Amino acid sequence: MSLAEENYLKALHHLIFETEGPNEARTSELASLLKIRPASVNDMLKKMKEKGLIVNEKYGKIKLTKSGKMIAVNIIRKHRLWETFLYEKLDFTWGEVHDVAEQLEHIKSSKLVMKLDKFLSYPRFDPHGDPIPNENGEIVKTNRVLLSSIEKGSFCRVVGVKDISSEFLKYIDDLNIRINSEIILEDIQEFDNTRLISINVKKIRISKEVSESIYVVFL
Amino acid sequence: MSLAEENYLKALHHLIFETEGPNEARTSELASLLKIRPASVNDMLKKMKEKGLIVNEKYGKIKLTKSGKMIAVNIIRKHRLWETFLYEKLDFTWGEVHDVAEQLEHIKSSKLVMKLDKFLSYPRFDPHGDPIPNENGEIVKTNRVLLSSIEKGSFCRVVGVKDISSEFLKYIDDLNIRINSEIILEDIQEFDNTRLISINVKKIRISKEVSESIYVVFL
DNA sequence: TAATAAAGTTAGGCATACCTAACTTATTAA
DNA sequence: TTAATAAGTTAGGTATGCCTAACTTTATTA
Repeated sequence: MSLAEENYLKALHHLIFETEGPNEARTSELASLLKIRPASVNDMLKKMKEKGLIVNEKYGKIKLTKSGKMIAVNIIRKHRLWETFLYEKLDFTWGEVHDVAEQLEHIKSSKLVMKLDKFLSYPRFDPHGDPIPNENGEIVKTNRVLLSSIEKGSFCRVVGVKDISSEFLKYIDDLNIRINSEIILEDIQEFDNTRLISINVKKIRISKEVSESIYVVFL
Repeated sequence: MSLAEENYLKALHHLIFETEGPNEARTSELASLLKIRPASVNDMLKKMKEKGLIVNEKYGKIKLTKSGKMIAVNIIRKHRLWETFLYEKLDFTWGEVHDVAEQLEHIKSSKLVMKLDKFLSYPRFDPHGDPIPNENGEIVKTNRVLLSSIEKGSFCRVVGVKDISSEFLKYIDDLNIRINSEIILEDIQEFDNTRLISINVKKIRISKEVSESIYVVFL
């Protein structure tokens, strides 16, 4: 399995299973996600089809086969374990972990994954609140919802973020919004959809956009 | 810097600085170390020459430039830090660390190296007893010698091995020879050059070959 | 010192994973 | 329902990093 193929599989998994909307991927979506040209995607899809990693019909949508999905989930598992390691053990910040984990996820050693998992005490979520697939590729379903979707008066806890860009993470970190922060939604301003929230006794106002990128669970 | 180039630099550093004999490398040595054909080595040397990483004259020996050496030493530093991590934190055995570190050494993140070094409490030697270059690329000189070179009656401590193949490491592990084992050289058999050594109160006999692959310091 | 062997180089090829440009199919809007 | 636009495909090309085969230079030794 080449590095390029692994990145295609991960991108496909993201498009198919981790986004709202139709559970399928298309050439152009893949091209824009991987920042390459659709023609290049085509080349690779042909090879991956021959290897039995994907299924697609000419001009049609792209699906992962069982074996393709397994490999994709395994890479996601490694990515999230490494993120956890960087955050928990090496004191990386929320925003710094992603790019390095992007490299570490391609290290090939099943023993390493096993030992790392143990060393981290079998974590179930990464620092962004995303679930870590288990050894069999199973991903726990969470009941998390977007902060933007909850009603006035709700009491909830931050469990993750949707946007993992380091700018966004730095921004909410500056607002003192962290994993496990407890929040009361005090008010929603109808005019511009800003939210007034209580966090650590203080009240702050956040934009609709921020509330749409933070996952919470009800308390 | 590509993965292939990094491996060439590391191999060159090994041939030039980590072996006895002339401090130079030749096309065929590099080819056999990297398990590729001399013709391929030639292609790459041409590119590395243009990048200012090496110096060599047609049909002549190969040298590293200052910049080439710096990069090589940095890769060695990463390799040995990762080996230490795998051994100390993830409970890998002596023999298992090398192959995985061979992959991890190519991860690009200076912050990661810094943090890993700190996490490991700034180790000065890896699990095989090889010195870990510091941030400035300086490698401490040790006064270690081969077990084969010491005289009858000497009292010494194992500080490293010369052969890091997993078979050899497993073999001496089975003989209870470990890092920090203390040894008295009781006798050298003139007929076949086997050594009788005391280790952990017990006396065992080891071959000339084994004694030539173990580093010790005098006590 | 001349013949032989070993080491190094050059030329031409191949697979991977990208690219552009031209073309085909599918979708949408007039 | 056809014309325009968007999406997808094909053909041919490039850089990287390997290869084999043929050739040249250097080293060995008879």
